[in-house]
Amino acid sequence: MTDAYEKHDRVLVALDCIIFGFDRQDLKLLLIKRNFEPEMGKWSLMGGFLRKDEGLDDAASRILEDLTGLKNIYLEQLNAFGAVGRDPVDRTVSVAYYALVDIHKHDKELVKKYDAQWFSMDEIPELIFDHTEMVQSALKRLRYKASYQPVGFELLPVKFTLPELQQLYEAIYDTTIDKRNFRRRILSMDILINTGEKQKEHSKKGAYLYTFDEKKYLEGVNGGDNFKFKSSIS
Amino acid sequence: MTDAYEKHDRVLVALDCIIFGFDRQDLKLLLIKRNFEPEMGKWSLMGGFLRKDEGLDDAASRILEDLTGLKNIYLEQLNAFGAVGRDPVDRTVSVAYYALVDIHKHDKELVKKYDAQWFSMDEIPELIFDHTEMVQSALKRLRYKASYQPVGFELLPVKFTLPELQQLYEAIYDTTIDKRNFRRRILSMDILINTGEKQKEHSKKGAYLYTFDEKKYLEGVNGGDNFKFKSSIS
DNA sequence: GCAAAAGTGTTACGAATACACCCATGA
DNA sequence: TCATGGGTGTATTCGTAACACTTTTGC
Repeated sequence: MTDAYEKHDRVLVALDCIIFGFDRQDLKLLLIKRNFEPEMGKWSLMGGFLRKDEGLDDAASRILEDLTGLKNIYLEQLNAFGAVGRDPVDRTVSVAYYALVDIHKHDKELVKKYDAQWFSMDEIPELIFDHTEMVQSALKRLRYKASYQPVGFELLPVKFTLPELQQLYEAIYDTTIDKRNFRRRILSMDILINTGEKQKEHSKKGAYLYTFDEKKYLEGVNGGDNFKFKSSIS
Repeated sequence: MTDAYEKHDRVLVALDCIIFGFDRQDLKLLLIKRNFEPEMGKWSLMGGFLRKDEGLDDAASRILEDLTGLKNIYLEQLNAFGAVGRDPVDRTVSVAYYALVDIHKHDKELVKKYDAQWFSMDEIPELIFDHTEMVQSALKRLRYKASYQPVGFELLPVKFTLPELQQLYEAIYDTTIDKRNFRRRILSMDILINTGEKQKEHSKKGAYLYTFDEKKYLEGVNGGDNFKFKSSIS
């Protein structure tokens, strides 16, 4: 430990983004078709390399923006992946981030340029390197996050119906939820505002459009981080 | 993205270990006194640099062993820390790991060699760089982990009493727990075996010594990772 | 016999689940 | 008028939290 820093190995640090979206039906992932070797033509997460003069979070934002054209997106670090052979070309450590985006807002030209495509979670193709593991980890984290914080704000358009919000949660957890219980729980959180308008595209009766009460929503997001000792130790 | 890898920046990847121990009273952290610049003489987490030919987890184990002499210790990655100026000497990305060790088992010679010392959580000194942030993050993670998995096995000696185990949880959560509720919950997990022996050092009546039922303990550790949608969204 | 820590059960409250019918409307 | 999806309430179960006294034994 008395070595000068100069003696130590330097490695490439990559960033990979697991980009989640929701099309009012399925939870989806944005993947790109790799246009360079190795593994050219295979599907991959959007990634890039860390530059010396930028922080990890900044680099992840940059890479996300490169593909989607979107700024100020919800982005959270997952983990570093650093097995020796994970990238066959060179020793790289990859830091994975997951992003929640409104699927309708991304820049379709950029996505085309990268040969990118949205995939439903149950149709994810084989991915390069350890990207499948990263996706699994991201889904787990998203489920965890959604279990103690509201997540709709990032994934839904400004106005949405309760059946749509329920569909989002059902997609995240790949399950079905009782309508009455869902509505009671969501509404009791007191973060939704009924706009009074109705969405009539999907039903004859029409469903009320809601928006998030941004202030209360953020309180919910910022709190809820304290774990107590409870018997859910299991 | 069509660049050859060669064009990209290479950076130092460091590893820092947040080492938790428990002395039957307080939750403690093992820190070293830095014997090189910058910040020589200040307290720091045990750290080191990633070598090209080893994985991240391996590097963290190596660094942990360097300080404690211990192998096969519970070690889990927290996060990568990568703000630009976090190490004033050079651009480094640090991957933080936290470890749970039996405080009585470490190699005291090694610890002396590194000028290391155990600190109670409420007496942690000022740390270099972003190490304080890493410690906070580790404590949060430990609390989270302990909320859905048993953690005593890694932090306690083979035989321990229920009051000691309770003291451990109270230390982790910095709170008090009702004795009757605690015992009921822990015992209902069905992972403890009463050895029949009594510990008489701390009381006249004596408390039963328990051991973990390793098989059932590991089932508990490996499960409990599925998050459901519940109203704890808050 | 008394101080000190170990050990033991019951009640009450709140959250989660299960469950079935009416409503509004366009075709 | 009927098919479709939207909207609503109640009863039960289960987990969590609150709470006080008895037991053992070394001094």
